[in-house]
Amino acid sequence: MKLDKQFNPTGLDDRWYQRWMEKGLFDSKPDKREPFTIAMPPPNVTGVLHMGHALNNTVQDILIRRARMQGKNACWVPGTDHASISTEAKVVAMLRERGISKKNFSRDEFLKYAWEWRDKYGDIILNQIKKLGCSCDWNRTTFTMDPDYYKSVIHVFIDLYNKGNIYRGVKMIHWDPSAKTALSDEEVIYKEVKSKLCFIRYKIDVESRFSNGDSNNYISDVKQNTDDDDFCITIATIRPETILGDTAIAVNPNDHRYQHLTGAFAFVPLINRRIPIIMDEYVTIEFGTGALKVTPAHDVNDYHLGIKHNLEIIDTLTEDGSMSDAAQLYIGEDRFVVRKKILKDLEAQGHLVKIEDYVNQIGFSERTDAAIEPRLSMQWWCSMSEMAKPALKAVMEDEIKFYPPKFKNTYRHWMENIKDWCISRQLWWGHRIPAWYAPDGRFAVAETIEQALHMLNTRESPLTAADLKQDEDVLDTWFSSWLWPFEVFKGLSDPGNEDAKYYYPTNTLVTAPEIIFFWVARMIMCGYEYMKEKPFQQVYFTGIVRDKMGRKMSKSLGNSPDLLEMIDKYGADAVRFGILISSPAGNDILFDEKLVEQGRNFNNKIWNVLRLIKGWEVAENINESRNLETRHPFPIEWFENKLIDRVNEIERLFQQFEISAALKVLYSLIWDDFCSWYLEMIKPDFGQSIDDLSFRKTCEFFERLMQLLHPFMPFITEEVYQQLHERGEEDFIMTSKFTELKEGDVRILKEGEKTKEIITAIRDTRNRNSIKQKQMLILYTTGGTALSERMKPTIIKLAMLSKVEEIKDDVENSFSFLSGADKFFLESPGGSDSKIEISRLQKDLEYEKGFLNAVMKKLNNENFVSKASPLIIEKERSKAADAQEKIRLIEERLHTIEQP
RNA sequence: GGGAGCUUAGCUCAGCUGGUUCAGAGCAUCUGCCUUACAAGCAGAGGGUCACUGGUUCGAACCCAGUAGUUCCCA
Repeated sequence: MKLDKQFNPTGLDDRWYQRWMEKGLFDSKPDKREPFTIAMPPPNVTGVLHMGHALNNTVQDILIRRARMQGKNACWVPGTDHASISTEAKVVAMLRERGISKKNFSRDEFLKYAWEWRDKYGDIILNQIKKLGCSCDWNRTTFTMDPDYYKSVIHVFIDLYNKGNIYRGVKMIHWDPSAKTALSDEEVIYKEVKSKLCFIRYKIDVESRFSNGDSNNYISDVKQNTDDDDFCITIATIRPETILGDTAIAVNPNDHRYQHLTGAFAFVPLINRRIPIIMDEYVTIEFGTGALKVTPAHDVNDYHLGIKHNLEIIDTLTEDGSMSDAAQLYIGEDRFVVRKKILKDLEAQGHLVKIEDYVNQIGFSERTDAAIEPRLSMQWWCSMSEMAKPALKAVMEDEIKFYPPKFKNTYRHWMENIKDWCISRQLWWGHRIPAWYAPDGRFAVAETIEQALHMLNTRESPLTAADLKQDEDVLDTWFSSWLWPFEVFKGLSDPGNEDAKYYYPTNTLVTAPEIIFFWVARMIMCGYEYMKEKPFQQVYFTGIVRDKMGRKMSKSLGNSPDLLEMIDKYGADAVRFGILISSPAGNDILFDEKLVEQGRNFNNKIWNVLRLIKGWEVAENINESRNLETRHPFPIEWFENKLIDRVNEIERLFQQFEISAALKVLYSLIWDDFCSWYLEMIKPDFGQSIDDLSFRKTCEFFERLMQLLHPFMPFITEEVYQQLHERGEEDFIMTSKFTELKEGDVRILKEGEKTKEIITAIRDTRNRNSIKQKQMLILYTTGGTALSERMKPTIIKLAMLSKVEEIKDDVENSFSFLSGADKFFLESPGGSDSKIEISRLQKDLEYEKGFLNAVMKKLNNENFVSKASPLIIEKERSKAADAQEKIRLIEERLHTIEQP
């Protein structure tokens, strides 16, 4: 079959993926082999493939494929999470498009639509992951709302409740007015926003001050220290609409400006509510006017002040962020509209002093991007401090290893200051909280309504099931995903089953540092709590994917390239290459489509090796004398050792999770060492056939290289593997095993480097002197050099020499060069220009002298000789000797040329 | 406000336990090649005060302190 000159990935990816699937090569069952397990971080069921997924899953696939080829039982479990907030938002949007409002539905009806949505769109992301070539065991695909999984989540909730770790309480939470639900601390993203700092004047209740005595000086004090004769106090706020919920003004007791106001009262503008002026050191004297309005219902700090000073709490907002009845004014209008309106009204009534520009941080919902409202509400909480202890220890003591380790710090900091976790969400899509309420307000947490009834039913207040109402809320999605590493094997729903025993703990978690708290920390806690064992051995944190301008790739910026389009255009292998080559461990990756092009070019290079090898005619008659040789020809022996050396390096890099660096090594091994050097060394001349040994060895090397590359670029390597030889039905590179390599020989590697150096020097000499690369020349060398007999044929071939000749004296009319301390002369066909050579030699001489000088300085330094290690001193001595020899040779040469 | 990191070639980054395997790679640039595997290619070359200032040391890109710039995390 004739192969195209250029590699074309079209159709190839799907064809091999199909074959692998048909043969069940991704599947894993427990057996006697060592397991290697990864639980895929489940993407949102609403998700579409973006660069983050691509990076993450490519890394996992590399680890899995490599483990499989190392003979381990590789198992990669895929799946999706139900993503409460975003899925519910999508379903609501879908219904709205059909002209239906969520309000018109019962919970059950809504859930029916939600499941419909998930069945229709839920697999999109998984199918996209398949396009990348990921070798997951798809039979094990798990969803966080699968029946067993659901059961386990509920079980964990009940168990933690019974242990006293879960409780119900009113606290200030982050409220998403768009999704109308509570959020955890981790789901809030703080952004810098340009705001207006408004200075607003509150009237002081003069009467109240009189009643507190000390009245003589009061009025004059007020006149001196407040804004005007109306006895006012001015506060600064960026949220003027919340003044309707003010229940105090606070000032710092150390603030001399306000000390006279101890015990006084003020009136909230527009509604004239009378509120106390309180003293608290919390207030920053320097900020604004030093007077702070206190709105306990709408600010966390104010809330705490409110508790401390026993203030009234007036909630002026509704769940959708509009003004409530309690606000008295603007009822039903959105808070941002009111912010503008109230300023006008305040101004009209003379309360507005001034407005300044101000930049501050505001929280936004991670899912809906709505501005978060701090809100007091009754929620379910999970107390974390106890569970955090073993989880912290495990990471600090490297029971679970973090790569890169710098994330240990971040982790420790969070774990040591861990706060209780708000786990309830005011949504329908998710795991419904298993709490039942009796009409009298008592409640029970139980698996079923029957159990709850049993717990609540008493002689004093007899109840039936119809009297009980289940909690309307569902659990935070992360409350289900923290079970992921064991529950994908039904470790909790079917305790002690074969899979869980065999695969748990999993080996490696590959994830983004952004979710170290959301997910990684919680999985570790949950693993120890329920499996009494860590969930994974190592965590590898990938970088954040950025565009080439350094901006984080995001949907809102629209700077994420269309991956599927790119896979279509360049092939999955090239995309995988492009993503990986630019992602050093733990650092951010700056993605550029150019890198995918580089990957495509690499594919093409490999493809052309295949074309070259397949185009060779192999000499039938094996040279008998070769069998007697104990050593193979130089190129073969050199590359064999190069391969061993590089494989060891790749192994070392993998152990450090330096996957990108490993790919670079492999790229260079294939392109530079194998293609540019080795193949050129053994390539037969045009029209000639290749000897049998070289052919066999070359095929063997190529196959090994393809094996090494397979985890990174699965498709082209499988294609090449299959084309290189006839293969059996069950023979795939994917399931082939890496073969053990014997000890390497360092000496031959040095000879290889020497060979390259001499060849490059000759090519460079030709270039500099405008001699065609193809013109055959003689190379002269003085005897006793490092140039061994075995290297000669290779040098003659690649440097286009007619022969290498040993000489004693310098050669007239030639170009000389040094390689190490060896002197070479290249025949000059048109005579040589001694001026050019002299100036070059003088430059070299200068450099060598400077170098020798630096070394001698060290050696003449008594401190160096007495304090440095003998090994270092010995090294310096040999450097000096080396340089001296070079200087001698150069001077000798100069002497020869300069003589007329 | 608290914490962590980063700053090395035009760009993106390596550089381990301080010493010539120490200043490196890829891309980009320049020069010469359409040489029957590959122009998505081949052969070569140039390019850096290792952010700045001090300190430790016989010796610093590397260790320490400070300064500047920058990014991320937390509140």
